[in-house]
Amino acid sequence: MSSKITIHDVARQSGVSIKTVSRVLNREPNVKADTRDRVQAAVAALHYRPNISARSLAGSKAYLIGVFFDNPSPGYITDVQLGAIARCREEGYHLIVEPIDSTAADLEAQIAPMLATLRMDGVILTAPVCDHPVVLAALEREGVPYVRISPGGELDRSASVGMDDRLAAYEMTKHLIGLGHSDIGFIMGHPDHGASRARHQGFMAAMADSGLTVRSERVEQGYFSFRSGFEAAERLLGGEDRPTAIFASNDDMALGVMAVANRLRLNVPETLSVAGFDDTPGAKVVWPQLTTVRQPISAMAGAAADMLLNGVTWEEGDAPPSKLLDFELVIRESTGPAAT
Amino acid sequence: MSSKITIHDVARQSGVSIKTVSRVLNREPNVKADTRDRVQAAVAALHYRPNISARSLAGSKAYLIGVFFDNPSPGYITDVQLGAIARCREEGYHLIVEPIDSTAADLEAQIAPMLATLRMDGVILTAPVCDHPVVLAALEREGVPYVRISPGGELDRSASVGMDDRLAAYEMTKHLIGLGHSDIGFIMGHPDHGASRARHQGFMAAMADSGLTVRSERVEQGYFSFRSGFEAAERLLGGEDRPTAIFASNDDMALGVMAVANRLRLNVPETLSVAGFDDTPGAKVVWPQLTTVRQPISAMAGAAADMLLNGVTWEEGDAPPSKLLDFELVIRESTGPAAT
DNA sequence: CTGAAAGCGCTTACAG
DNA sequence: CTGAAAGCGCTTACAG
Repeated sequence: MSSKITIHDVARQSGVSIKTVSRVLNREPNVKADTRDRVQAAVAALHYRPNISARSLAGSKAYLIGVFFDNPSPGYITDVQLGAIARCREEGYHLIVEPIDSTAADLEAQIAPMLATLRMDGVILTAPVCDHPVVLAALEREGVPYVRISPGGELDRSASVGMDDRLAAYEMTKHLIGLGHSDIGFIMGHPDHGASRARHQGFMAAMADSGLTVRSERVEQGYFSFRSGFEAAERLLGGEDRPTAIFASNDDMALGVMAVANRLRLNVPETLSVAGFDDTPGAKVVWPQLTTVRQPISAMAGAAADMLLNGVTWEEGDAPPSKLLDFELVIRESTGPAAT
Repeated sequence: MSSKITIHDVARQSGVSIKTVSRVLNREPNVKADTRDRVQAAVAALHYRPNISARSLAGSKAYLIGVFFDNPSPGYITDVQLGAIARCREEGYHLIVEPIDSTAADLEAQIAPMLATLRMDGVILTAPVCDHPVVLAALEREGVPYVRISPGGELDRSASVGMDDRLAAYEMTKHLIGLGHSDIGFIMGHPDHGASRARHQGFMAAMADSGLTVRSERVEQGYFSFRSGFEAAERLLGGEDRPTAIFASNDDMALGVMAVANRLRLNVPETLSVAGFDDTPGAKVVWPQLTTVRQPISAMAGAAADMLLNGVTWEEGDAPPSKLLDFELVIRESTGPAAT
């Protein structure tokens, strides 16, 4: 055990009061340069680090940011965490991760106590938790600021960060159409994720704008999992009458499509083009590599943390701050000219 | 903002002192059943939750467990987190995640301040951070207990959790030999990960025990990444003289092997058998699905958290507690009889 | 079985 | 520009 150095040790060593040490630590103004230097020298010499518990008990900050998630893909979770932490570290904040079972009956009883004990400075919410009314209500009741990543609705309820999912899906669909595809299958995402609807809309709009009709049997419901993509693809590709391209609402499902294509000996992209969404690590692992949309996940999480650290506030009646980041189409080998 | 309920409110409501409330909260003995009930009723009625900062400042626990990691696969990180959190929640602890750049020159300066401010009750270490001397030294100097998952050495230095990587690799190799393979390629894992050596040893031992020799050009260095597996496979499969099976030290690299096989039009498993290690989500995503070793990652992390929560201590001179969990061979479609 | 006092290590509000 | 006092909400050590 290292003997614990406190603010009193620093004060003694530098010949000032603990209040002045506190001022230097918190970069408050009105400290003589000379005094500041002496205190900083003592801090360095003693390897002093303020105790986070004492700070948060006495003050108004906890130096803790939370991330709530429910079961999205590991790659997504990890990217969110890395993006948020990078920003938090610059300000001396730490990240608490809380997996949430959003289907639990006693969700309220799970969240509220945790919020009350921890008293975090802010929470970052990912889908589908970011659209869960019970979670949002609990956060608001406890007065914990939160920022949502890619929320599905109620944009005026909180600050948020996202990307234009609709436009990205629109452009990917246009890419396929540009390759000569006119009969394109679409696999929708999980209905609880707001992005699913936006991506579906983008697909439909691009088709309509190109004068193409979408037969209802070309659109399948998926759930963002490999398995759901696999099953949807079996339905889309099972018969003789099949599309020349499939656009899946995320990479995991697109990988399921590739697996079915392999099974049925349909060459990708010669016989079937496949496009995904997210650019997860898996997209580069399949052969041929997947054409997809790169979502700036880390950057979105970093922006969310940024809002929280700077205090997200907005005027009554104004719209809450909302940041839209750029996406990028990543054209790889899984999409090609339509077979004639 | 909800008005904050404190221990004083509970004491007043139930007609006892705050000390007695504290006793009930901490499940200390020597409280009359009737008193306990009254206090618990007040806690429930007021929705009281103890403030974690006050608790940790006054007491000896922080109610915080840390997880340190450096850049392993997202699936691995997520499994570790979920396993640790499940156990922590039962005891009212929370998880702080800290990505560590173990190649950073100022590692010491990154870790030490964090340990001093946070004063966590324990830290879970994953490879390669679990074998980094600077990290271990910092932890020991700050007096923070830690448990390592699958450490590569110095087993007498701390408590640890793991599985028998050597035996698992041995059994997988025996599986291949049992299918008639005698010319087997092996791709080693990242040299900084302790498990890499154990897996390599298991492979070599199984070959030797079966009277098979391993030509040096059949063993390639990998780094646990898809790319390193891809490149190693290009070397192993590039010429006319190639092995009939490849055993990669993890799934990501095995996926790289599959991609090369696809490129070279080598059918798996008819022409080439491929085996991996870890059973990551990706193992079920490729076609054919990957034969691999299931590593109980969540369970290992849960066991590590368990040790920390119960206080890992051991007698001077004794070996620290060490727990070995069971693995499982998962035989899927990527391995088959050797071509004759 | 229960409680009054002290104190954990900081920040806040105030005074000068 | 600086400091003395009070207090954040708990647990510890002690007394009865």
